[in-house]
Amino acid sequence: MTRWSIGDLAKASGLTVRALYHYDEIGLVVASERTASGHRRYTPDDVRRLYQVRSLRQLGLSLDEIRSALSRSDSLRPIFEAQLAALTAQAHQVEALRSRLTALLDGHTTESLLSTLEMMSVYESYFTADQLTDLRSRAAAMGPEAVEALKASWLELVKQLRQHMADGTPASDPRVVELSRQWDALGAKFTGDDPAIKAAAQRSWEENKTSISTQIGWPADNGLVEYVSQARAAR
Amino acid sequence: MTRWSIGDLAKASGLTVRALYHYDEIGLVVASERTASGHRRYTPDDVRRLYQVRSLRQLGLSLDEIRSALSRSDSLRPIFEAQLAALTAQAHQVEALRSRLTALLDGHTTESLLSTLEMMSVYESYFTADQLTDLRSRAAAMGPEAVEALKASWLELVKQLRQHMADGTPASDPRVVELSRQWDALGAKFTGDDPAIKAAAQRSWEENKTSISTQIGWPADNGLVEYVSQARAAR
DNA sequence: CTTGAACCTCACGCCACGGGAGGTCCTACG
DNA sequence: CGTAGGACCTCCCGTGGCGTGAGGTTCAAG
Repeated sequence: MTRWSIGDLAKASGLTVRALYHYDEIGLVVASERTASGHRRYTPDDVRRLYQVRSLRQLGLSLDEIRSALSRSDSLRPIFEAQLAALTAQAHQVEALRSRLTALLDGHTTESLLSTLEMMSVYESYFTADQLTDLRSRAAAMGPEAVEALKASWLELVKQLRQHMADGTPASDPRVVELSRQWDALGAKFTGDDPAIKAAAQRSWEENKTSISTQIGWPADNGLVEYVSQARAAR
Repeated sequence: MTRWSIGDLAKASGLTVRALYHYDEIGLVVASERTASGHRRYTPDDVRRLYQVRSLRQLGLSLDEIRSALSRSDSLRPIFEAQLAALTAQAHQVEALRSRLTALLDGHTTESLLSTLEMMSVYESYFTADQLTDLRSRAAAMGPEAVEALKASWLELVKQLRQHMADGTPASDPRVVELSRQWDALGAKFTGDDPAIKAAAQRSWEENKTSISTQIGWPADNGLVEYVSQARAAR
């Protein structure tokens, strides 16, 4: 038995018959021979190629990448390096999401979860409108992790401010004033230290406050923004 | 302007017009109103919902998950927790792939990259044939990270053995014998300490050696397996 | 009134297959 | 030698979250 049927090969390799059909269709692993009636016969070379493909798939490469990797063996190393870079980037993204979710779950009540998210989302939009490119490049310069760290700090701030609001702490209270200072400091990190950009962001914020946030009638968080404004005024 | 056109909303939210069409199509964010000619008019409530959707998307939730999350706000927390668990699992997978790729790039020549992978792939198949379920459960018990650690150790072993072969070190050399011992120890970790399973795995290995690996005529690694066999005999 | 931008619907493409329909072929058993 | 049932064949639709046209209508500014 020097030729393999598709079913036997599927069992031996742990792949499905359907996957082998697919590899055949796209020309990645083609059965070199057929029986008179059209059944696939895989030669030892075909089997070898399948195992190569399988091993590369386990590294997370796409079928197209595998195809070009197998076409010239000297392209393996750059492809691996690219894949490693992609995986590293993905690891950072996943870690960023994880930290955000952890911060959310850890610090916020069930009721405030959605409105907190919504507020962050709208707040982010204030800047993506006009200075979008500027902020994107700034975010790129800081690195995604730093951006996520900022967002996590922000979540913490919102949590504490909400707590003070719920407790009825006046906005002029030193603790609240301190939090409002941190709020502005965070905003400054987003907008950078350049006063011109800061002013533009502030203008953007004020304009949009009357366009978006009042339009959608923020239920609880409109109050929060007001609260921070009052605390800021108390400085 | 208390109603938003789709283009303005796209600009404000940073999403594309096509994405908004899609959300409308699947009923996730529907424009509550239309002009006489059929142009979408988004009400403030629609806008609010869009920002909620966008914020949940940024956490990596699927549109279906978002739909159910928004249908009952009390389902947010369990969904977040599930997402956190999924992200944690994904982080482990990515990390496992990264460590494998790093081990490969770090220790192997361009020529040996593919054959090393192929060998691992075939070797793995020896066990997935008959004792597949047994090994899968064992792998599950060890956890994916432990499995990846084993594979990384294996890569290191192969690297050193290949080096000795290239240097012409005889298989009876104590260093090579030691490596062969580690090779078997690694195999034992794969197959477990149960002698019965070990024997079965050994049989499987021997049988398949004559079926698969000789069939596909391993170019360089056939020699490596031989080399290890000789070193094992020298013990 | 005209033009160009914005908007509409319809529909195919992506990626790596899963799953099913409907038919042919192989193999072991009686 | 017949037959049953498993293995195999091709064709085609579905997945998720839109991107990217095609081809037509409508809006807003000049």
